[in-house]
Amino acid sequence: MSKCGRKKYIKTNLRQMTMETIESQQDGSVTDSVAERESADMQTQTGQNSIPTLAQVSVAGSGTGRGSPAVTLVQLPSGQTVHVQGVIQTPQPSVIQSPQIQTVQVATIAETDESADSEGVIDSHKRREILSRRPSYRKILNELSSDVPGVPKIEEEKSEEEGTPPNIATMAVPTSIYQTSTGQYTATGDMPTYQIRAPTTALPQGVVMAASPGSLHSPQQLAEEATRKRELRLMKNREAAKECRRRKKEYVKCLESRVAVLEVQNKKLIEELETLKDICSPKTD
DNA sequence: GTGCGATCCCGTCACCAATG
DNA sequence: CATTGGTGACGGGATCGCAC
Repeated sequence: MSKCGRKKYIKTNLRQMTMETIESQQDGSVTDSVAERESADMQTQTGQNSIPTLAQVSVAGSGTGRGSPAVTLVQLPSGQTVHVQGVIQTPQPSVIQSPQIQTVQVATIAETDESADSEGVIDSHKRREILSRRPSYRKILNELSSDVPGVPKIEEEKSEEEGTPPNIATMAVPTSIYQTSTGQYTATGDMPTYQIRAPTTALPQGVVMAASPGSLHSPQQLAEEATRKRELRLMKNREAAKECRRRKKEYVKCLESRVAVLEVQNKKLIEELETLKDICSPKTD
């Protein structure tokens, strides 16, 4: 199978597999899912073949270098549920070491929906919507930040690059957010990148300066124009992918920071509870 | 030193939603 | 409706740590 054909095949089956996994979890049956048909392949590609559970998402788990179709609901203390998507990688697993991950309740979609069996059809549609198209990291992070003061907000445009977000500095995980191997995204901020990178790409200068489309007549000119458009599209997508990955990293770091903060809060509350218990309980000699 | 697995990073493709 | 931006997924190269 060709590369593209194979990708399409896997991707199509992957969505189906995810849905089947969820639905089979819900009714407790093990269906003849695509997971079986593709499991060998997907395991070699991703190292995982199912929706991540608590251990994987709550930063205690170890992700692989490759992605998995992770769609997981995270219930905030405020009661709102946000869905965590994509690969949850933990570059610094040692940061979160406490086994007490009690405040952040993470469950699979199926588990979350357990209490709403009566709305099965509607929920199924909702889940399919969630799986078919999930909000961007920016949106998710902004949802988080709107509920939780401690979570920094990813702003709409370049201002998000202005140095280390102030809220991050107060968190327990003071890691560098903008680290990349190339140093392209530093604390000094960056511009819309295809403006920066244009002179350095492989795009031939002569092609860049090609005549306007209205004056193209010969097949050679048309081909050059098509090539130029393709190069431009690739360049933009390249930069978009970089930006997307940077946001994803930031998003994951924010989640990790949030977990760390909540763990501290949780520990304090437990200690407080124990103290109150000691005070209230009668002494038995 | 070498082989190997794990992980990271990048470019690209495909797809979808938003937008003009 | 065509274009554009965002993102999941894939493949491949680079790097790292470890066992031998």
